[in-house]
Amino acid sequence: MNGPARIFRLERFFPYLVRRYYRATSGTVSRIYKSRFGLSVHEWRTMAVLNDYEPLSAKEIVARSSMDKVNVSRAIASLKRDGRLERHVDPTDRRRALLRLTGQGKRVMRELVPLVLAAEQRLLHGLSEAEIAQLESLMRRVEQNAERVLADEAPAASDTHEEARA
Amino acid sequence: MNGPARIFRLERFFPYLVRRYYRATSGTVSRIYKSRFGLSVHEWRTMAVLNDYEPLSAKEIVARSSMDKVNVSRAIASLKRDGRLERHVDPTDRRRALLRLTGQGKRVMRELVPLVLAAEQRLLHGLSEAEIAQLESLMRRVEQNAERVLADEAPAASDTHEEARA
DNA sequence: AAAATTAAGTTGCAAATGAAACCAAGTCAA
DNA sequence: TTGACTTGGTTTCATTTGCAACTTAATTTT
Repeated sequence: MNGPARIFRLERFFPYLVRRYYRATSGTVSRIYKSRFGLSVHEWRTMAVLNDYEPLSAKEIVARSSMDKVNVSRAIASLKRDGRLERHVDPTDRRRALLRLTGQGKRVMRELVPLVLAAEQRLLHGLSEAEIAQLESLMRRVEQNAERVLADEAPAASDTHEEARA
Repeated sequence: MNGPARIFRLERFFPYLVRRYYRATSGTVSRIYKSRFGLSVHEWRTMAVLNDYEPLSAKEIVARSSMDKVNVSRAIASLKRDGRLERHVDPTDRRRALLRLTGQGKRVMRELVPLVLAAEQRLLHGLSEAEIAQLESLMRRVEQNAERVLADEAPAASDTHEEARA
């Protein structure tokens, strides 16, 4: 952490530490769904959300996954093309799509879920339950600070919008 | 955290929490150097490293910033084009470039550093020194787990390589 | 001394992504 | 009833990024 002298050093800069942490952790998971099923991160997250709740609209997927609607739209299109997701127009509002996984999509998730859970376990290996709870709690507080900062300086900014920088 | 029943829920999946955390925190910093100077994250990090040590080779920048060499190469090219960095061939090894910030590059950093440090402070607002130390420590441990996992399964993988998935 | 290999960095190409514009459908005010 | 506005989602275009191949230079092996 940069001290009161406020000397800047990249290797002590908190957002940089977060980025390295994120890069390392995400790599352990993304390689699984990418190598096994050629899934992008947005496709994986879309399927993960639909695995829990169905049917959902694209907007609901956006809300439950913190992804940008453009990325959700593209993920839906490619998952549909690959036969992993089916799409029906909502008769009560024909702008809206009702989305659910196909049988094939569900089989993919049945195979992937144990693998990604095992990867998660390896990430957290050696940490006690208390430490994990502490880490998640501290991350949440920082995230809330960040959202407050982003909201203060850009009133129109959607909080589901994604950025990939630090 | 997913419990012993191993039910998968995206909103409880640790890599997903890390990704949201990362997105939020990085957004608060990247907008600063992007809006002020049109800098990409790779350009910013390249400048940040050169601000501390100079001259450096591209390879040394790669090592000190955890960026991929292709991205460093591109950042160097565009910073040079914008007059913020200068590049000299190392006479002892003409494959190698010796890189340093120009006067203009240093002025950019003089303006940016207080701003990004202030952003960092806002991210960590409300956390005690002990909590920040605890958060960084726990992040480091998880990152080490991740690197171990990545190293076990891909012996040829470079640990400086970047990925942006979860 | 010459060939093979390794190193430092760059470039090409395809895919992914971000920003903005667009379209069809639904709602609301006049 | 009609026009204006909002909503849900898609598409376009430009930029960024990842992967692999390439180039030049240095070192190592034969």
